[in-house]
Amino acid sequence: MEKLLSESFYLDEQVVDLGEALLGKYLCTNIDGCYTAGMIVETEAYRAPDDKASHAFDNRRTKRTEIMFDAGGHAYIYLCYGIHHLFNIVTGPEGSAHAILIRAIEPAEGIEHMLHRRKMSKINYRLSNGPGILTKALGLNTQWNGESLLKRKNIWIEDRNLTLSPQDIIRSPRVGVDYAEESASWNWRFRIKHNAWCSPAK
DNA sequence: CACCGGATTGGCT
DNA sequence: GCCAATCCGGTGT
Repeated sequence: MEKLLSESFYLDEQVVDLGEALLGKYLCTNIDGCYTAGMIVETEAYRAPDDKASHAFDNRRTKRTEIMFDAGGHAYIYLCYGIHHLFNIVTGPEGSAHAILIRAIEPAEGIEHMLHRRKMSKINYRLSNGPGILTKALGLNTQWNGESLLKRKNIWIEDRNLTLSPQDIIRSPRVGVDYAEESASWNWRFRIKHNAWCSPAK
């Protein structure tokens, strides 16, 4: 059974717990007439206002971070290094700026569309094992920033009744946030143990 | 309005 | 393993 995640799931204030809870869920898109889906195998939590790695640290409200202050269940997509589009899930009630970065997915459906978008001919881990390339495989870019995830329209998340136990999850520091001082050491990166589709970063 | 640097990737040495 | 690619957000003048 594929159950669409409802708003109550995203409104949870505990973004770090949600980062773990999203492992094993399915990120689905229907973009340009192409249906694609993959299992979330790696995430990172970002929590304003105390997290120095968050774009919304100290509750900075700018044009870019505004969507993070909206209610949970929206997409936050931004351009990184001028090249890559990174997809986040906004969580928490309106006014709190929490988000979860999706860092890797295991392809499940619409693999032919993913291969085409990535200009690849055969499926392997490079199809979607990083935050900047899974968005390309799924057709996501900044055009979809702010999109609601609460309907099976363009972007949504499904619970397919996969249950993970705590020992199935690896917790470690987040990637690429060395500048974030004490926040850099927090174990807010989550991966499914033994899953071959996780990102290569340390 | 100029400058700095980034929640990354892939190609080349 | 190193490093260029490529652009814009955030900050300070």
